[in-house]
Amino acid sequence: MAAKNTAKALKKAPKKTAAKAPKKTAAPGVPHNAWLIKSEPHVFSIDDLARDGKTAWEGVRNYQARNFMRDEMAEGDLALFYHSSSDPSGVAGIAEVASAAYPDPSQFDPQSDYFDAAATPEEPRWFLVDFKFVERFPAFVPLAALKARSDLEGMAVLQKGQRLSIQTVSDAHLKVVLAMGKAKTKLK
DNA sequence: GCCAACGTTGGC
DNA sequence: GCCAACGTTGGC
Repeated sequence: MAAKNTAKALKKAPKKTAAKAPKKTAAPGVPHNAWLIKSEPHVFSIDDLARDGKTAWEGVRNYQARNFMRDEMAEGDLALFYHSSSDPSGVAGIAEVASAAYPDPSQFDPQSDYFDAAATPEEPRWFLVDFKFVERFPAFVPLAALKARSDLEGMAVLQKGQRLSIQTVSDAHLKVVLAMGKAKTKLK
């Protein structure tokens, strides 16, 4: 299984106190049903997802991103598939949440870059969902094109210093990006 | 390759 | 519990 995130595995077992209570990042009661997921295309691209059909989104080692997958994603949610650290970076297509959240198996694998010595099957630390391929955009949407749109103002991926590998996307912004990519996918 | 931004670690 | 040091992300 290809790793989706290039963050190095935790080198040491973090102290127990390092596992802080998850902070709520979304407004309570407001469902987020659209997402943006980042992947470096040389590691795992939209074409890799097209080839595999479905994949486990392994290797996320950020609590906020984990919480999105564990607590807020639902099967059927759409996600913009974003190619990061690329030339150019931008949105390459659409994926869909294809499972409930479950423990990321790579955290238990000492051979994996994503091994976490502090995680146990009884007390997993990292969760993931499966994503399935929906479509590759007929027109790749570069970051610069997103930035040029006033109707995408406030979109998380455009915020300075935004590094989170999983982000929420409003329906309005999703609609705009789908149109920019000439997507066949329509909002339900 | 640079470096700003940010999350995590660990000394105190 | 503070906060400096460190490591990573990711655009440029």
